[in-house]
Amino acid sequence: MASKDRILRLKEETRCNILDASLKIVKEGGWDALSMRKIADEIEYTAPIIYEYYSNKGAILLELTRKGFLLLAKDLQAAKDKHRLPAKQLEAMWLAYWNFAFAEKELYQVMYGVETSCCEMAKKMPESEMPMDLIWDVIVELMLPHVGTEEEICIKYYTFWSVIHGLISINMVNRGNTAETNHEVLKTAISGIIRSIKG
Amino acid sequence: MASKDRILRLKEETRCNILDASLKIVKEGGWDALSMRKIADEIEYTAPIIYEYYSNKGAILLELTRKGFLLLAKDLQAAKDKHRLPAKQLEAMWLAYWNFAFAEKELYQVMYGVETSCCEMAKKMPESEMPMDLIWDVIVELMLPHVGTEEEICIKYYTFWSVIHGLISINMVNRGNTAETNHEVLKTAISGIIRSIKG
DNA sequence: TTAAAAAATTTAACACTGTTAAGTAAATGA
DNA sequence: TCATTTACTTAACAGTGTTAAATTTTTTAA
Repeated sequence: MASKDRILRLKEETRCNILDASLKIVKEGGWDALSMRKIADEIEYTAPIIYEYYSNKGAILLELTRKGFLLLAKDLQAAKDKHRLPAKQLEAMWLAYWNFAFAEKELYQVMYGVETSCCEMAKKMPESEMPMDLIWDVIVELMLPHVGTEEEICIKYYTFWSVIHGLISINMVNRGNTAETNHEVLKTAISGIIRSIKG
Repeated sequence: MASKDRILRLKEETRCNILDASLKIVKEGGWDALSMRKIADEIEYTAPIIYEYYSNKGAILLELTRKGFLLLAKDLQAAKDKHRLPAKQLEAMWLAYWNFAFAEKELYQVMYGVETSCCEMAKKMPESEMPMDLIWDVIVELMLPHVGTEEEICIKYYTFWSVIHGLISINMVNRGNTAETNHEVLKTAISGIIRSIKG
C-alpha cells in the first residue's frame, strides 16, 4: 500500500522538522531557550507528540550532536581534498575545524559541551584577570631583554592558555586519556612554547 | 550596640553558608542538581530567604566564580614563588593551573563554561570518532617513513586538538580577541606542531 | 510588663520546565 | 455503517526560579 509509504515519509519529515525547529530556536535564543513546548509550537503540534519521535529531550540533543559530527567530518574531508602534501592538508583541516566551530556555533557547543551564557558577566569581574596578569608578567620576564609588543605577548599567552584549557576541557567532558598521556601532552606543549619564546 | 554587630556577623555567615551549601550540592550531584530549594534545605531555611543574600541564582554562580578566580590566582602565585627562573616559574604555574582545574573541578566548570553531562553518551556515538580518524590518518602520513607508536601519534593529535579546541572555547565564552590575534595564535600553533612532527 | 513597630521567616502563588496518562477526535478496515 | 486503530490534545505531576502576601519572631518604646 502506497499510503503506508506516504505516512512513513511524513513521519520522517516531522522527525527532521523537530531537529530543524530545535536548531532554529537555539540559534535565536541560545540553548536555554530550547524547550519541548517551543519546539512543538514551531512544528505546529503540542508537546507530547514529540515523544513519538524522540524518547526525550536528550535524544534530540544527541541527534543534533550526531548531525554536527557528520557535518564536521564532511568539512574536514573537503579541506583535505584540496591539498596533496600532508602538512598542507593538516593545516587546512584544522582551519576547517576552526571555521566549522564558528559557522555552526550551536552544534559545536552541544558536541563538545561549551557553555555560553554564565561567563558573560564574569568578564567584568576584576578577579577574572588575576590569573592572566600573573602569567603575563612571567612571560614578559622570560622574553627579557627583548620584550615584544603587547600583541606578541598576547599571542604567547593565548597559545599557552588554549592548549591547557583545551586539554582540560577535553578531559572533563570526554575523559578518555590516561594520566601519562595527558602529562606528556602538557609537558611537550609547555616546553615547546617556552622554547619558542626564548627564541 | 554590640547586638547589631552580632547580627551582621550572622548574616555574613549565612551568606557564606549559601555558597558552601551550593558547592556541596554541585559536588555531590553536578550543576544540574543545584536548585534554590535544595540550597535552602541545606542551610535549613526556605527558598525565599536566599534572595535576601543574593539577588538571584546567577549571583550565587557569579560569587562562586569569583571565589574560583581568587583560589586559582593564589595557587599560581604559590607555584611561581617556588622557583626563580622564569622558564621554571612558567612551567610550574601552568602545571598548577592544570591541577587546580581537577582539584576544583566544579569551580573550573563555572569559571570557564565547561559543561559535563550531555557528552557522556556522545562518546558511544561512532560518528564522534570520524573527525579524529580523518586527522589521525594525515598525522601518520606526515610522520612517514618513521611512524611512531600509537601513543606518540595520540600525543600529537591531542596537542593539536587541545590548542584548537581551547582557543575556540575561550573565544566562545569570552570572545575578547581580535580575529587577527586568533588567526596568529592558530597559525603559529599549527605550524609549530607540524614542524615538531616533521622532526 | 505590655503594646506597637520592625525584622525575620514561611506559605502561597505564578509562570515556566520535562514528562506521562487519560481522554478525544480523526482516519482506517470490515 | 460500525468497530478499531491511529493521531493528537488536554490535564496533570513534580520540579524549576522568583515574587507577594501572610505569619511568626524579635526588638523597641511606654
